[in-house]
Amino acid sequence: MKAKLKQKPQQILDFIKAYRDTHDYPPSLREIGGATGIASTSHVSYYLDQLEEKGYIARDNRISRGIQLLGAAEPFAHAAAEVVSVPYLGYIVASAPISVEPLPGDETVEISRVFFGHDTSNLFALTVQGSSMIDALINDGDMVIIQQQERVENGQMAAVWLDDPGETTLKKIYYEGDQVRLQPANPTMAPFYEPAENVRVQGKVVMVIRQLG
Amino acid sequence: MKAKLKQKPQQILDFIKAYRDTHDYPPSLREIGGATGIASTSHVSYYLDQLEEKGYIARDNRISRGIQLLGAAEPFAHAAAEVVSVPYLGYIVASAPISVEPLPGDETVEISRVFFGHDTSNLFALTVQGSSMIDALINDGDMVIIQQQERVENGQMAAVWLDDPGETTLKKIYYEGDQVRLQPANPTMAPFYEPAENVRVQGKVVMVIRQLG
DNA sequence: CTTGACATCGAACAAATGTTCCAATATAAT
DNA sequence: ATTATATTGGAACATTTGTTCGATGTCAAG
Repeated sequence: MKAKLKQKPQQILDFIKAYRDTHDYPPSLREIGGATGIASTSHVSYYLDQLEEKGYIARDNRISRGIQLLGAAEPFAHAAAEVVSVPYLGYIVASAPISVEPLPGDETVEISRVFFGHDTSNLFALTVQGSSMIDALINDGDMVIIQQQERVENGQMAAVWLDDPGETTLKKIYYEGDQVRLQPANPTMAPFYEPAENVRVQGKVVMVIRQLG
Repeated sequence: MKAKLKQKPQQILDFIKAYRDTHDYPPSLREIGGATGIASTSHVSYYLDQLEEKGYIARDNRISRGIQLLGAAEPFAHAAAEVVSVPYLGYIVASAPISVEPLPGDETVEISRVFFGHDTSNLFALTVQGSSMIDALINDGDMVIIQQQERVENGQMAAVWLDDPGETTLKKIYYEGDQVRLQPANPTMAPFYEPAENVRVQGKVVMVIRQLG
């Protein structure tokens, strides 16, 4: 013998998980042994008991394949909590304000929670129509996730309605006195200024999703 | 005898589900029989074969408790089908080829399947570092989902490694004879040409995700 | 060097588990 | 009715599977 892996129990645990994922039922002692290089079933049993001691698994003694994975196991319980459902509300176009009436059909988009902070309320998804927001690095067909709010912090990308030209646009917002600086996301483009009362913030852009191919 | 439930198979299926929920592993033939009032194991086996015929379960013959629930069974199967787990592999930078070695820690990103077509294999997620891909409407910090493949169709956005300048870039690819036209996604920018042997396609860009705010 | 805890095998065994074959009834089809 | 098909039992049997017990080999602490 030369293997002295102190991580044997871990290896066994991993194998049980993998086996369960593919087979839908737990492995037998001999299968575990075969996969982890353990020749004796008693030896496997020995490790299994340890794993049970430490709370990783539960053994239903006396019956075959009576192994339950505990705690850190279940894959889906995890994933379910990791996803946010965002209602999809149709299009955002330069020529009209955003409409926040839900579409008939109750469409939603699932997005990994890792992308968001704590606040996942008032989110909605829109598809950008037209390439008028290319200066925000956003193109026709892109999907934007917006958090509805009427005031954003300096430097945040927002969906705003400009009364004067009468259009919706996506820009970084900086309040500077009674003026608002609208800064394109594309750093090669120059900002411009609008009187504050002309700028109606529709919401904060929290994500842009572009599908290709 | 009085029970004439034609729904025996259904009953058995239900029991298997319930048993799996509580025990985490499938029941034995005798347990099924006991719970559903079937006296003979061969009889249970008989029904199990039927259920397999109809695609409700899969049997791993010869081994104990070798029953898998299929299709309409699994409660999570649904949720799982709606989300694709994409492994996250770190950064994509202009100055180096993409590395596809998984990160230690096995991080993944969950993305709604509605965004993808049928083929969700060979996907991986990368974070863009630097603003050198701004002409592809992709900025520093954006996440790109790439499908690994060495050949893309004309017009598709791909991650390519250019031997000559020695850099990774994201461009729309058009094969034109022994030349490749590399077209920036930003329609205001001009394309350029490279000899085909200088262009190494790393994968197809299927999605871009930008987090803001 | 000895000792003891830990790791590892092996073989014998009993229990559990699925299969096969045969028989007896129902049920439906003709 | 009669025959064919589906339903249900039973018991014998071969495997699979987990357990028990004894025997080594390792390696660090005393």
